[in-house]
Amino acid sequence: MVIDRSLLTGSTTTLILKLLEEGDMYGYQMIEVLAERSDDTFQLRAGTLYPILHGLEKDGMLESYEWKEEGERARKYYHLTVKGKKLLEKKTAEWEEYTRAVNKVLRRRKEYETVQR
Amino acid sequence: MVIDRSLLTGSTTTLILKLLEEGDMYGYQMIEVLAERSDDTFQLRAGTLYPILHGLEKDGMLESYEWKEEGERARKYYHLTVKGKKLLEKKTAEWEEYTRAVNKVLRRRKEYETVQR
DNA sequence: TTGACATATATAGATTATCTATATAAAATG
DNA sequence: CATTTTATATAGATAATCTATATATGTCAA
Repeated sequence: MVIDRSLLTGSTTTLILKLLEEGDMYGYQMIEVLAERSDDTFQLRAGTLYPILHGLEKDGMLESYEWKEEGERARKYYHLTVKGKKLLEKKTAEWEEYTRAVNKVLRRRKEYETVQR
Repeated sequence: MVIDRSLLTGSTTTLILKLLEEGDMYGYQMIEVLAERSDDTFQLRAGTLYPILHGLEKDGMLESYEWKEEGERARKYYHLTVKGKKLLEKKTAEWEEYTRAVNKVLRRRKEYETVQR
C-alpha cells in the first residue's frame, strides 16, 4: 500500500535519529535501512534526507566525518551526539502521545456513539 | 505534553471524517469534541478546520446544511457521504500501516543492533 | 572500453498542510 | 452595556516534504 506522504511529516527526523542510535551510518545507507525495516513503506528521498542531516548537524544533534572502508568508496558517516539522543527521547515520547490520541479517536466503537442532536 | 504540530499533518482529515461517521456535526463542535476525546492533545484551529471542510465538501466527501435547533442559533452541519465513508476507510488503513511501520523502526531493541561497520 | 546503471551526496524550487492573524456577527455573561 | 464565547470564514506565513537537477564514483554487460 502506498501511504500518503503527508503522514510522514514530523516523524522523519525521529526515524533518522533512531537509526543513528544503533550506530553510525551514512546517508544513502539510512534510505536503504529505513526501506528494509519498514517493508518499503518508507522510501525516503535523497532530496529529503540530506537537507535534514545538514540541519541536524548544524543544530548539534549529529556530527559527521568522512570515512573510507577497505575496498569501498569514501562515505560521509553521521554520529548521534548526546544532545541528539535527548532529542530522540523527546520525539519518541511525542510520537507515543500523538498516536495514542489519534487511536483513541479512530478506534472509538460505534456502540458508544453520541446521540444525534 | 505539547506535541509537535507537524505530526498532525495528514491525520487531521481522517479525524474529521471519523467524527462525522458517528453523526452530523458542525465545525466548532468538531474542534471541541476532538479536544475532549484526545485529552486536549488536539487543539484544532478554526483556521485549519474550515478550509478542510470546504475542500472535503467540494470533493463530494461531505454535504452541508444549515440547521437551527430549538432555542439555539443556526449552525452549518456536515454529513458524511458514501464517498466520504470510503475515503475514511482508505485513510484509516493508511494510518494503521504507517504507524505499524514507524513503530517497527522505533521499537527495535538495542539487542538486535547491527554490527558497527 | 564504453555506455548504462547503481551508488552517493548536494541544492534549488515547487507543493502542501498546517499555522497565525484577522474579520464578521450572534449569543452569553458580568 | 461591554466583554467574552460561540461560530464561520479567508488571506498570507510557515515548515516539511516533494521533484528535478547536478555532480562524481563504481560496477557490469555488450
